[in-house]
Amino acid sequence: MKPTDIQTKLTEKGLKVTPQRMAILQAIYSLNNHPTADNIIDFIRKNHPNIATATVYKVLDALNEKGLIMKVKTDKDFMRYDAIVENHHHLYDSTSERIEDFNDEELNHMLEKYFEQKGIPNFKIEDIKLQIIGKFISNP
Amino acid sequence: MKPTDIQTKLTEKGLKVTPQRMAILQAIYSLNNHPTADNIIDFIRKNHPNIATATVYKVLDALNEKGLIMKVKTDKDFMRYDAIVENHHHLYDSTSERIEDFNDEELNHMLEKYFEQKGIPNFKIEDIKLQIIGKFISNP
DNA sequence: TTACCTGCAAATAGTTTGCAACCCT
DNA sequence: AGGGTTGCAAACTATTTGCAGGTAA
Repeated sequence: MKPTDIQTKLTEKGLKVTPQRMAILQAIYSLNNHPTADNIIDFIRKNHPNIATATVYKVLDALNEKGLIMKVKTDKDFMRYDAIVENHHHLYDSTSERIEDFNDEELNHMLEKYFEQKGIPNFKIEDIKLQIIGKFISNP
Repeated sequence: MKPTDIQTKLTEKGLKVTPQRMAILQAIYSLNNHPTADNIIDFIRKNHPNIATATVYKVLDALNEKGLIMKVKTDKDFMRYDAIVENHHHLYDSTSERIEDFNDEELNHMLEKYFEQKGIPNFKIEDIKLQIIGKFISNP
């Protein structure tokens, strides 16, 4: 992701372009596996040692609010952040902290059709997210 | 749920039967909508004013560990507890704190068949949970 | 200019821990 | 009797808040 692209994204959402916001957004694009706030802070401080913890949280909230990133809640006690904001599912490793995004249009379509037909009594569905728990298998 | 049934459940899991544990388990069965630790503490203190907060958390952990209850993580900052331990999905109200259990064998079967056939590369599925977000509609 | 941002330090709040006393089995 | 449990207070920790000074537009 180029700096100019990040600038554009911020501007489009009506957020002022600051070095902190640039660095944080760049960090989330660079780090994989859904970084925690701590991961992001560590990453940024390498090149930007004076950034305050509270600033990172404030920026993350702002970015989340504007839909530039997504918060992902885990079973552990911290948020993780995802640069992919399109609706998608998650694969959770049952033995490690690894999380991967999972997209499957066919699945979405199947679920949509299923609930369209069957519905849920007294409930209007807005969104369906799958948490798929299992084990990642390293290929040989 | 009768006290003797609760006793049996505790004993079966190798947990000593104490008044605190009885009260906590009874509270979770009585309270609906997936109570928080706080909800449980308030409920119990009516008849059991001296129970310590830490005890409640310790008991909840023990019950969760033994599979008598289930922890449910929400987007907000606290755990909620569920007396239903069988695998099931959750309906989340997008505007309130309401959560309901959702069971659908046909759906489970459809998902099982779908992934059995399609699979996910480098991933062995162990469990699938749906978070269905939307709005509860009060019937007229 | 000025409304929005940042940094710092202190606060928050749900949950956990250490340990002595207690009490089920 | 004795090991699991409880109660209390203090600790923990991720995240938030208040506010003074800074900075992007």
